[in-house]
Amino acid sequence: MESTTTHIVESLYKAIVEHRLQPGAKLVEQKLADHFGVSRTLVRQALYQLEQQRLVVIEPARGAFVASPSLQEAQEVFEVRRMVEAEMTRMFVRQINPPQIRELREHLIAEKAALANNNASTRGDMLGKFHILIATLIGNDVLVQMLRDLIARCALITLMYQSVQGAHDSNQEHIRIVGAMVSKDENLAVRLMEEHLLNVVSNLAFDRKPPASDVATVFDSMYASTMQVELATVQSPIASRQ
Amino acid sequence: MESTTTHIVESLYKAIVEHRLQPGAKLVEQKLADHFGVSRTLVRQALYQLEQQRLVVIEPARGAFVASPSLQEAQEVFEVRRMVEAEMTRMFVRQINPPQIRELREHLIAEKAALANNNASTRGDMLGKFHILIATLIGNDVLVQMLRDLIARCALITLMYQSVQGAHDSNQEHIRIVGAMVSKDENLAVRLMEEHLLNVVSNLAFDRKPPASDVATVFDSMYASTMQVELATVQSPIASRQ
DNA sequence: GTCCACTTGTTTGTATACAATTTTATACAA
DNA sequence: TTGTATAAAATTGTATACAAACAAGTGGAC
Repeated sequence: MESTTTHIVESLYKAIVEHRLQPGAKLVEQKLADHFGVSRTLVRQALYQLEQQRLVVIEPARGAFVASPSLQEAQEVFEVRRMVEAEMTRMFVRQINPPQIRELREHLIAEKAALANNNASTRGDMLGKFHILIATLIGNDVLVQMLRDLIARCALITLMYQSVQGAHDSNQEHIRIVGAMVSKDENLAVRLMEEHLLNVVSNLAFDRKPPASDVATVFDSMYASTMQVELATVQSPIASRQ
Repeated sequence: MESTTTHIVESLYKAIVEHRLQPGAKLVEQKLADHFGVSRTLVRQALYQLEQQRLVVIEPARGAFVASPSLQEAQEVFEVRRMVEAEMTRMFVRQINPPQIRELREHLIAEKAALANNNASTRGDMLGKFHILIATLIGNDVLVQMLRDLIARCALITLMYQSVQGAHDSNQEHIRIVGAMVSKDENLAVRLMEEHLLNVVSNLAFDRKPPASDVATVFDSMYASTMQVELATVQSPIASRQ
């Protein structure tokens, strides 16, 4: 059973990660309250929680905004991911078994299928899930949760869309990583994973323009039409792969 | 400038980490509100935030409680710490410089001094700060924050007090780790750090029943007299080290 | 004495009211 | 035009009110 606040948190979380709400967008409490059909009280609780997750920044007396991480922070997040995932990969290879291999391969197929999808966030979501899947297979819930949080922040960082080429490369790299895992080549798998994440970071320096702030269709209803996006604070450095 | 909610979060955070509020303790909103001199609204926001940090568990319609992590979760947290800190150590050794060495040594001295302190949470706090210091010296804020969160959960896990012996051992291990770092022996430093964290986990197997503590007894306020302190039920002190 | 229904007091869940602050709009002078 | 002062509107910060859910106690019935 989930509380109403939890539902609001999850809705906003999803909207932010999927870039339906862009970095810097102001989140006006009353408008969100109207959209969800609740009072501001619950919306505020949700916003405070999202601030903890670093997806939202609250400026006292000014309001809540979708976080727009600096390039510096972006690099730090990926650096931490590299650290965590290198060890995760090492640990995983040491305990890999046939059912897990099957699951990984199934994922790779689904991932490749998703490449055809026009929707960039669908592609990015699928690529992120590869990493979470490994954590899940290890069976450490704390690790899963931590990685999920880190990857959510990455999604915010790699705003706009995954270039088709970038997504394709990531998929190829995932395939190679799984190959090394299956052959239980621990050091190779770790190295490939680290390179994979470094590749993402190296793409962070590129300056890619955020798209027109077409605000329509953020949420379905009337809220979308009145949504504000603070263009001034929208950042441009963009990554394209995970 | 910090908001009132933030202040409440930090007060509760501190009380939990320092074991003035024990795992399982119920956090009654009105009592907290009275203590902080605010309305329940702000207390609720704070509790929701602490739930995100896994220091508090909220059961719908029943209330908020200080989290009491299972042994399973405890082991998972330490496992993640081992993963993160192994890589952190490796990275640190590769970039270590004289001013950093000085800071580490200063910390070790302060740590040893804290061993004499009767207060267990002061000792534990100091030991935890060693790990956070390394992250700080690396200069990755995301890493610092993540480690801080993990260590906070560890403090909850290693409840009650750091046995003097355990604290002493940890200090000795810290000294050896710094030694390896200074001599730039990357692999040795990493190995010592991993062993150090494994030593902590190995001490976790003890089963104990924490007494429920009460908000009123924890913060000094006026209710203190009406509440009974449950010092009578002393739980088996477990050796906890970081 | 044990069990159940029922009542009563306590605590949580949510909405609303109002004060404090910021943002926007307007007017006017340099 | 640019800038500044001021008034009006919008938005956030906090407290309070009330309904809903829970917990604890009471009094039979067996």
